Amino acid sequence: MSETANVETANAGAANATRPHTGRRRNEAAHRAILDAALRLLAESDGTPVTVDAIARAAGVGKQTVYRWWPSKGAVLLDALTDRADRDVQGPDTGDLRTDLHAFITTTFDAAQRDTTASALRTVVREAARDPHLADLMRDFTATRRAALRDLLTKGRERGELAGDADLDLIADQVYGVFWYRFLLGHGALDTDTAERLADSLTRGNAAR
Amino acid sequence: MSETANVETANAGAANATRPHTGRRRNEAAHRAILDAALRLLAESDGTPVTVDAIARAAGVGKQTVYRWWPSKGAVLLDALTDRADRDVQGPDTGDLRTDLHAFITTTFDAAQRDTTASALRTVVREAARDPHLADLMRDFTATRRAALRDLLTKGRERGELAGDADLDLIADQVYGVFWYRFLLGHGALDTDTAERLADSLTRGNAAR
DNA sequence: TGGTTGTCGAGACTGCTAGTCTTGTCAAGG
DNA sequence: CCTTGACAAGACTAGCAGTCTCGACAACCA
Repeated sequence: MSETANVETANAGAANATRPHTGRRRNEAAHRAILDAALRLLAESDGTPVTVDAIARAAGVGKQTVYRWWPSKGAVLLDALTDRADRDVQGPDTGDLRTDLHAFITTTFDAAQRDTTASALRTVVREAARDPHLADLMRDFTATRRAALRDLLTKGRERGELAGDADLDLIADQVYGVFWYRFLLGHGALDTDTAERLADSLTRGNAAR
Repeated sequence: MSETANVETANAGAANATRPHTGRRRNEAAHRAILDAALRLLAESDGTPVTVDAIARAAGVGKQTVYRWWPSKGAVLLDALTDRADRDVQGPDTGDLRTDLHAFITTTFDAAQRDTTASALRTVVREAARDPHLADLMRDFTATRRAALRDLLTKGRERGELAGDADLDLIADQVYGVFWYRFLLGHGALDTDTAERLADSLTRGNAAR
């Protein structure tokens, strides 16, 4: 039963044209209520794991309805999170790598620290540590953003702002490594200042000689 | 009942001198058997969480005995791990920052990837994501190694190999950020080559101008 | 020697959660 | 009106952390 994967087909009868649909239609309102409730609980979570029962109750919905739309708790949580996250991960492109990098890093830092997002993101990561399926979804999610950063770096290298043999993957990993490390441990700031120093250090450290 | 915290006092009667000891003594063999069993299960774990029941059974020990020595499952796992980990985290000191940094990073990478350690470490991190107490223990554990790295950087800065206003914490976070990021996601290598590039990039990126 | 104390292995038990199954209801069609 | 399938509610299963109980036994003391 993988019909839960493409939620979009449920909004209209379009995809059902092949077979004369029978039975009651899925309730889109329930779908939204679950997503909203999940996001709210994620945001309010004080570290306590968010339970499916709690989500269903908060959404005024039966637990089975949750599992009718998503295959696992993790899928619900990630969907709730990405539902709100802007999909536009277009990196800036001013023609100056240091500037673009600074802008990109700042955007990343800020996005993760928006009030509701931060707690939710932490909770999802915690869940992903136990749920391989959710971990996969997380990897997909982050890969998109990672690709945008790679683009930025590639363009910079083509302009000669980075050494021809610069290890772009390692640079990207330093950015995301610092981000996740500080985000999860919370021992260091993720502010514009840090972003600037990081962009500066990476640009200078990998410049053409 | 926090007597389980200082396990060391149980190895001899020394600490018991203050009070005329009564009752049967704790069995050090059981202690070791638990640690060994935990480490074995951690190493063999294919991602499945290691249960206390399994540890106790593998050690031929009652579950209560486990909880007599350690306050939580996480504590057992971390103890099993650090028991084997070398405590000597003395950074090298050749007088050249780039060289020292490379050596330090390589050592870190290698230590984490020793056969039994890698799987065990990953499992402990997974558990730490849910268990705040274990997360604390992990922080303590990593702080020691982090301090050694800070030392290295401070010495380098004093020698003028880094800019006076270089952000040493950020540099340390770049090292450990990349390490954990790649270690946990497994998408990139943690080899000597990477260590060299990283050391080089960090040294050049934060050199005095 | 016999009493006291505290550990031992074994395993029952509680409490919590993910995920499934059941039941009775209701809406959308044929 | 009858079939189909979503719906809310909630019982149920299975797995695990951590606690509690039990009878056995070891170390020490009087």
